[in-house]
Amino acid sequence: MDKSTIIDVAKLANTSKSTVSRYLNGYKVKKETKEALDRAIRELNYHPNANARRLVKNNTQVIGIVVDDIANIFYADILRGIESVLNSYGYRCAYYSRTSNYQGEFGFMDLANEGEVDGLILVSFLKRSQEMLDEVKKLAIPIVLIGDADYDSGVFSVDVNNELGISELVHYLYRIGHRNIAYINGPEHFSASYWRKKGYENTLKELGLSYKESWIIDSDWTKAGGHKAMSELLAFKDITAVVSSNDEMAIGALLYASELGFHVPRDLSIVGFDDTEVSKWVYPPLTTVKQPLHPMGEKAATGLIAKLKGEQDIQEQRILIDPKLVVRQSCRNL
Amino acid sequence: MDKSTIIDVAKLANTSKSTVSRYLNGYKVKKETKEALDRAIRELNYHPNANARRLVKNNTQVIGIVVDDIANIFYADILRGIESVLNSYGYRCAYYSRTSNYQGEFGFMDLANEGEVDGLILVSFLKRSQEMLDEVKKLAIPIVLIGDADYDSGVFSVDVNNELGISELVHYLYRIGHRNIAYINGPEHFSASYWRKKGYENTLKELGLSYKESWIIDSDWTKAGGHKAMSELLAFKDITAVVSSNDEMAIGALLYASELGFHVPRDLSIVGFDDTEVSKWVYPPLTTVKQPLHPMGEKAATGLIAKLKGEQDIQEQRILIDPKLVVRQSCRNL
DNA sequence: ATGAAAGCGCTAACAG
DNA sequence: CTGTTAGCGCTTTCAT
Repeated sequence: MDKSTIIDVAKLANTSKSTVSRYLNGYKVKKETKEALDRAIRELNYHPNANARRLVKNNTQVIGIVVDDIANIFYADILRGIESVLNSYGYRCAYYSRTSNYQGEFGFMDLANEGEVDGLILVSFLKRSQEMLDEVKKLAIPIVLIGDADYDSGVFSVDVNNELGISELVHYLYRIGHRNIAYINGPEHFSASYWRKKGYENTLKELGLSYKESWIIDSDWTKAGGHKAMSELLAFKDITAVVSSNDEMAIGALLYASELGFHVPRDLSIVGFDDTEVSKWVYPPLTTVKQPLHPMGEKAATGLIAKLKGEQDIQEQRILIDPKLVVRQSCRNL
Repeated sequence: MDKSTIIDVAKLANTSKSTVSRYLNGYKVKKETKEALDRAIRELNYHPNANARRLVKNNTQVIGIVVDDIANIFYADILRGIESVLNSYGYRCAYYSRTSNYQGEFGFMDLANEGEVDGLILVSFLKRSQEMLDEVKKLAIPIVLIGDADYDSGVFSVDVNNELGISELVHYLYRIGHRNIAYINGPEHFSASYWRKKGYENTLKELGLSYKESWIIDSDWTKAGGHKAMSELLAFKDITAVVSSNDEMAIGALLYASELGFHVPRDLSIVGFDDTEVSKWVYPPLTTVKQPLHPMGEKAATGLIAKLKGEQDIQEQRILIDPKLVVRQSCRNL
């Protein structure tokens, strides 16, 4: 049995395909035709062909969400934020994983140019090249970015205010008496690493604290990395607190300190960044900074909707959302 | 500037749209036409319209992967397994989240019926209703399932052998001298809960161990749940080991025991299931069972490819892959 | 190697 | 409220 079309339905219901089409799209038809149509549709097990409809309407009602690695979504709540607003406007979300895309950084371009989606949200926390940003501006459909465009990119983007987050952490440590504060840095190819480190350095200066290059350890976001970083930091006896630029490394650091018999926070204070789920389960529960993930997703989606509607006043702006300090028990009041 | 079509390209290159189409699809054209075509395509910034092509070719070269919740992917490596084989056959993957789908359990049906994808992989560890399974069999395109179809469903499905996994855990505990073994159960609406519990009960009987209803605590997969379950279990003084049906709850249990001053594994042995990343980072590192996630994804994708090719010998079978015991330090040799 | 023409399944004027 | 008609942008015979 071949798939049935709108014409088959029309014939069986003794009417024309225009009427079928109208009925399917919510227009009024005479009661008898409606009944005949319903019967025909059921009998033929008819389903409209999305590709034909998309061709003529020149839209799809689906938004593409491109993520770095579908199997490694750190910031899941961003996606929930996106879905919640996009769905409320009648759009569906289709997710695509960049890792799978042999074409590299530009692999999603086809999606945008070939009419597979009506709009695109690119979610990535890797640094974006200016070259790629330029390409984005040329695309045929509206696009917004989540994860910072380091530059004044001219593309609508939203991110957490990384610099502010670290700054609050350092201020907090300062308030409770810490003066010698070390830092564990994230990998260079992440935009967040740049801004968080900047937050650390600037806040130190602002507070008039001594600034030592050797107290900054470059690492890789992982527990293993934080573990190792801490082993280097423990050589410096005057350090009383460590700011880790994410929770994972903070936990690795915590673990290393414990293994060596140091008690956190008695002997050493440690803070992280992200407020991941585990951060409240480690011992001691980690003081950190909560990323506004859901709002980030919402803001991005809202911006995209505005573009889709062709609103003129939606500028290509860079939106930074403030994170929130979460005080738990990994710091000692000196 | 309107989007250019294949006709614009043809005109500019002084040829016909058939020739453009052929060229785009890899057929040979005269050298001069090729050059003219390349020039025209670049000049017009031409991109083929995927919807038009899909309409006439009646396929899309994309496979839909439907997951329960895109923002909560426990079993990420399954997706990597899927992508690796699907990509090698020239298919792209598009992911859809069922949570977002107000239409509930049947929300993905449109994808299958309206020609948006060529095939579907449904990834879910929730119990599936027979009703839904029946619907699946009627769909217009090939479908495979990941996560068990409890019944003899008549649909190609792959899952880990949950029963065997728990059985190996219990056997291991038995070998190192444990006789009084409690169990923390997962929530009822997950297929895995049923099979794992069955593995616990059957292995106990098989080994001639005493079986007590009160040593089985129903919980919810979460750390908090495991935490609470352990608080109930600690009332039974003769228990020497606890099998948790997943790692999360095992870690919650571990934490509770520690908080009460019990030392694991000296005072109590605990094992989990999954081999999640954290399980090797908790103290003590958790003995558990490793799910063959990547292979599960590969098997499912391979099955789908076979169906897509119309291979007759690909039966609608239920494939169960064996998990692997991972011994770490959360158990004491009695 | 190329062009003409038909058609994929649907929507949207237009005329009634 | 309904039918007729003309496309949407592309692929694919069938000729040449």
